[in-house]
Amino acid sequence: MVRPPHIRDVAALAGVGVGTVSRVLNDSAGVADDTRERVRAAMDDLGYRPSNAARRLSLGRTQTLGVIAPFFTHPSVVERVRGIDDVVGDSAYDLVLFNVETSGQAEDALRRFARADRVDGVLVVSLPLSDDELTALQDQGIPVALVDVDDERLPHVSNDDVLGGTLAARHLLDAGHRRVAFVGDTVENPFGFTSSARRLEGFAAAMEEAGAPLAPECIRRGPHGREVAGLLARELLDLGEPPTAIFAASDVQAFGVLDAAARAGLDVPGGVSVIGFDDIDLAGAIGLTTVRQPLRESGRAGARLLLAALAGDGHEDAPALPELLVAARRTVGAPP
Amino acid sequence: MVRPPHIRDVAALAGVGVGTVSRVLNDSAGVADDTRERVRAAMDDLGYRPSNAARRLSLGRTQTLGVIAPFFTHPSVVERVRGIDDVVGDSAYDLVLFNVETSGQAEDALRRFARADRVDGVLVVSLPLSDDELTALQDQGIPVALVDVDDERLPHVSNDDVLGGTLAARHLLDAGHRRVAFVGDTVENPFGFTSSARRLEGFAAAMEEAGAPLAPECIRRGPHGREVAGLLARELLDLGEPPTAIFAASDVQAFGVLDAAARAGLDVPGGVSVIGFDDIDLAGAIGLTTVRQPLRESGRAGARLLLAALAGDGHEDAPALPELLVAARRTVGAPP
DNA sequence: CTGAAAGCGCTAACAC
DNA sequence: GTGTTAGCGCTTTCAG
Repeated sequence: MVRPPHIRDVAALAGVGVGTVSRVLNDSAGVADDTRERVRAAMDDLGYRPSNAARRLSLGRTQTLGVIAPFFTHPSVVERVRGIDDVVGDSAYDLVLFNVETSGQAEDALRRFARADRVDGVLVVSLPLSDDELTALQDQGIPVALVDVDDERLPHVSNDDVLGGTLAARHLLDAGHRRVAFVGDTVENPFGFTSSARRLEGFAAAMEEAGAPLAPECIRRGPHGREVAGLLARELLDLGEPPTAIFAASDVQAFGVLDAAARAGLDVPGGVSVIGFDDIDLAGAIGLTTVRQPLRESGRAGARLLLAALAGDGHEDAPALPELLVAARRTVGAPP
Repeated sequence: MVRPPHIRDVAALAGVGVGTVSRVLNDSAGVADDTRERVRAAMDDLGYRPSNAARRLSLGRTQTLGVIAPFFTHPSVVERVRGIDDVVGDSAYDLVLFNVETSGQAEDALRRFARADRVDGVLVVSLPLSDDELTALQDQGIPVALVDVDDERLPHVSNDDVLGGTLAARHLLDAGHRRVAFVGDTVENPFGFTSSARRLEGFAAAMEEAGAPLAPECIRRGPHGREVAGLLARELLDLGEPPTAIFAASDVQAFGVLDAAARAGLDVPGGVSVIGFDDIDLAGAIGLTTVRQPLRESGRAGARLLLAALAGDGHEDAPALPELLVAARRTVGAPP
């Protein structure tokens, strides 16, 4: 709890100037080996740790990266952030998190970054950006990378969600389903399309192509979450002609659908089939059939993209991710 | 991407000195109302945002709080952090996250905080601290609060895990079980007891008291995780005289146990009963019987504790949390 | 009530 | 090679 040693204390003890100490600190060339040693020794003696507040001010860099994402409602996002942490953890950057559950709050978070000396770069995960938000970011000139956001204007990594939807449709079709339904997220952002919307797109197109187009009443959307998805599924199940299979835009929503089925006294997959999307850890635990996407790897890729931008390595292309596939487990069977 | 306006630009435009602008910025008293207005107008005009790097240096405060926790392997921790975010989000502090999966890494994270100007305070979640780590923290004089860590030496909020274990035992006993088993975490830290250990303590004591002491071979521990728990459960199920019920120290581990039971062809609760701990969101989704603890609220409480310490509000006592109770669902039944 | 000036602790350009 | 010094942008005495 004593006053921490400063650079000039080190300089004094080592009998050099602060400039030299700074050079040692930053591994700059042009310091004699023995001087360097002497300075190092002095730092150790004093237990010296540079103040990064001062360093920030003087460098104009913060050594921290901001992550804007809906952490708490989306386990898949946690997994993506885990990937981000994998690569950022090895760098010199800290991660500051801004939790955001709606696009509106995202603007707020973006504003907190309004000043470039708050973070050196921003990672936006699973949040479609409005044009305003996007231009605001660009105006600030702060490097950004998007994860699970399909926006061509910025470096981004995203899956082919349309394909994912197609895969889900094919899997259901193969099992013999013709009347299927979709449970996904509300389209809350007119500017960017959510992954949920793209999954529906591929799903609907594939069903249509197979001559079994999705009925309008079989498309249900609501705020992301297990409970809501359960409610939506219940509506579906209560239909005069209920679907024989339901595609949920995320595993969390699939869990809600499963719950609704159980409450409705329907066996899965005997009474109704269910397929999810993401393949989060718990999906395997309960045998949910789902479209697997490389969550953690997407975070890694996004982080690398941002780090590359920060290092000025030119515009690195979005790296290829492992491809999507259906993890067939126990919740899809033949129609009743 | 233009150079952001500085305090002196504002001062110039408003026709005042930088000192006055600073005063307006900080809502300090002693500025004439009209001057204040004029300065405000100038700030708006310029779209001025103070540099917090500079502010930090000059204030000696960082306005950020560090959170050290095993985020990615423990959904329960995510929920606690959510509580932290609830209260910190409303304050002026940012949250910087340090993911840590083992006690060893915790020391590392702590070291990153070695200098007080990195964060103003630290929240440690679900990680027992060694004496070294603890004294290191104290030496730095940086305020700390612990969540789900039972260490009397620091402000902390924790549940009565011993009681939780007791509740689990009683629930199983009430259902008629006499030969029960435990699956929990490795004791990796000889200095602090993990919640897992305390849960076992209460569990074992209650069983013993009921005249049905836990057999040594019925206590299995391993690194936290679903997979490992599944393996441990498998061992249990393969015992000559397998337990009729298993208490998992966390829901994640309970999922592993459930999985192992399914693989062993055992019905739950027909073939074996399972009870977990935490009551994370997904527990309800799959009907897991578990000991519910107030996760999110514990995070909130911890954050409040830290904020109070930061505000110098003296030593606030750990707030009372909602009590533990068994959420009885579908995984506990009579012994086979 | 307000302006001027001295730091906060470090980096980097510039001399020696 | 190494010391000196001028900032980085703000806060906060200290005068006036």
